[in-house]
Amino acid sequence: MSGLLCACQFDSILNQVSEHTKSAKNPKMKKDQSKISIKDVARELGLSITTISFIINNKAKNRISDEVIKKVEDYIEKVGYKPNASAQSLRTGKSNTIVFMAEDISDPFFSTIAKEMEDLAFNNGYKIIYCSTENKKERALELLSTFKDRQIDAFIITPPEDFEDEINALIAENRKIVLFDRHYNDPNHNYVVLDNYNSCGKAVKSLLEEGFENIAFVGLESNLSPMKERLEGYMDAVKNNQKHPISLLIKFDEVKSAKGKQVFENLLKEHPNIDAILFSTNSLAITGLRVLREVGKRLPEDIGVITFDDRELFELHSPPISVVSQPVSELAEELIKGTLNLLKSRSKSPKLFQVSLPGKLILRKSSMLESGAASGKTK
Amino acid sequence: MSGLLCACQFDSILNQVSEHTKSAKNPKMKKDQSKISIKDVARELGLSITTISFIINNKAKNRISDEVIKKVEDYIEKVGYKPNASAQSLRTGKSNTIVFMAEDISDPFFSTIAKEMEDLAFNNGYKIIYCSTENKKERALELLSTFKDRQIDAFIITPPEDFEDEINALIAENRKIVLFDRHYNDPNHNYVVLDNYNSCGKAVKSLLEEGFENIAFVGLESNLSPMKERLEGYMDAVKNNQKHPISLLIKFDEVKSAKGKQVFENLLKEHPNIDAILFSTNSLAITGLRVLREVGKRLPEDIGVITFDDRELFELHSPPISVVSQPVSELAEELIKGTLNLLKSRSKSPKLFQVSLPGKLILRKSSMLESGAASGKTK
DNA sequence: CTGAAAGCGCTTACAG
DNA sequence: CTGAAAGCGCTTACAG
Repeated sequence: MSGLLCACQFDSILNQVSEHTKSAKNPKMKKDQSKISIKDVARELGLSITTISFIINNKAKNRISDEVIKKVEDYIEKVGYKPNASAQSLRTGKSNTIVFMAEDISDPFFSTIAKEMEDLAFNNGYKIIYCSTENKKERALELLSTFKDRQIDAFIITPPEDFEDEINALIAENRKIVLFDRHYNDPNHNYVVLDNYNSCGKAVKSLLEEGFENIAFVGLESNLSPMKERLEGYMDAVKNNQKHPISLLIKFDEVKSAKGKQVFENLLKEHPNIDAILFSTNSLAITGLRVLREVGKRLPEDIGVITFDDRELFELHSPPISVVSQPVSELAEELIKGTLNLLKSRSKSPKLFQVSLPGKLILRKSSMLESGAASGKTK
Repeated sequence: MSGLLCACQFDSILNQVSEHTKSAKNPKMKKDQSKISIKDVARELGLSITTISFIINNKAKNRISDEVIKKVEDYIEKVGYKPNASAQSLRTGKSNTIVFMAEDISDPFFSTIAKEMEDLAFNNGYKIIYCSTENKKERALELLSTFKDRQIDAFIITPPEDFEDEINALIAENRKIVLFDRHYNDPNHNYVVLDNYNSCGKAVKSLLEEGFENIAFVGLESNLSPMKERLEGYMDAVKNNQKHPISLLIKFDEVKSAKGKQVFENLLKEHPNIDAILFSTNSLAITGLRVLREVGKRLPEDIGVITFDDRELFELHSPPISVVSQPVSELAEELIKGTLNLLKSRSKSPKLFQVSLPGKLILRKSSMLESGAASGKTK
């Protein structure tokens, strides 16, 4: 079934949905018997809904007698009453919902972050809605526009390229915005990112210490801050050690294509002296490893390898691949902690936060020439 | 920072959140000037909100003059008015939101499904909220309880073990429920699953055709339907070919532990005649591949291997690992299509659907003894 | 062809 | 210590 065909089918389904469900509605909006409202609780206990509301919202202290509080709490517990979230949201303008716009929620890096954030947010009474921009500006705008009218309390955004103006517009609208993974070096933004520059420096330094001499960098052709910072970190580290930088930047769309493999092969041919490679993303590394296998290069004897982001794949590879691992749990914690702080702030311009966490270099066989070196050691 | 400590910190943050944001509220609930409501649109155009509402909801035909419709639509477009979703939700009892309770949203299988569903749902005006049960009943119950009061239109659930009663209770409450990945063979449930039984049969048959004789099965000790069906599929296929089944079932918690490796090693020792293994999940396979590497077994010469679920890891492994791949896109499509159909149905007991899709056997070197066989061929 | 009005389930300033 | 009432922004039966 083609994507296009499929979209049409769904469209037609949706149209039917609207009509049928609505015509099926009970004309008088009579209350669904199974659902119990604050009014029901009040009537049942002979109290006003005001009293019930105060108790639900923990505003009963010094207002309502302990006896009444106890009675109400017990009754609510017994009948399993839960306030209607839409009504609360309509009334207060809050929804206890945070939107996380990831680049791609099916990418293990983002899905792991998402899972950890979900846990932390949930324990604090917040829900998270995820979505994927696929690094496309239009897609991101579309998503923003649908979420804007949903009383979303805060947005955690992994912005696509050329999105700075949109971020500033959101901030101007008084939205609570936290950037993740990439940023614009703007002191008026909140963000949580990896220290890409120094992480790359560490990786280069480790390769040099192992005795590699001609370290190449394979990166993504992109304006996103991590891509630029990783390249800079590599460049400066190499130059500071009186080596010559060799870098190859591949277009995002070509990484997994034949073209991507092609340009990488060319790099190896044109620079036969390369004896180590630092891959800037894990998908670049996967393409690279494929090519290295095809052309018969042995790791690490012929070529040493370090890549970004740890994945099971790299540990199980023959030989295991060294990585710069991102501190996923810490990133998720900082994101949620920062976002909740933003939400708690009463001022129109809350304290900003900018967090940059160090990457962890995990050395495995692919970058270790010394035969005596222990596997899996960490710097 | 320990998980516990962290939870406490967050709790205290939350308390502050509630108090501050609320005391900061504008006492009169004066309208936020930046937000425009249906009333504003009506006033501005000299029309009633009724008229505006009909136009927004495409109920204007044969009611409102084309001229007025055009005027309203243009104005709405111009000022970027969007109806308040909470108010609509409160009024209609619908939220255009579907909850997807996965086992673990950071697992690539679930996150890929999630991404595809998100796309399809989004194109139909629905949002998806994801969450992870971690296969724990209490966790799943907790999640259900928080979502129950949020006007969620439908639940797509990957139920943990021993969850049948809860599912039936939800159905009794008239909730729209679709099971995914696992089911209870109950004709009153909606579900979308893999045809685990026949997928295993196909894998066994392929191994036999390649000349393997003593095929072992390594599975999870679990009551979840896929685990049971995969074991049965293996058992029947082996017996039908006059072979002896050898199966090892490992506890979920032990798969990634030393214990898991231990019991797998014992299996190899106790049955030195095993010449092929079918792994029932990819995490079992990963543990298995580690052990096979450690004990120096060559694939496929010493041991042939097929596992469930395709991952980049398996393709890049040396040698590449054969897999039973789940049709992720089709599963996501069936889930959303079925759920939307449920949502459109006006009857209290809509037509049920039970979908079981075939797995795709992708043969790679790990299960191919014939040297002439092409790599990556599909059955 | 169009509008006034009730009501969805809450929160909260105000009155007592 | 407690309650009556307004109002959040919509939808829709009903009246004209």
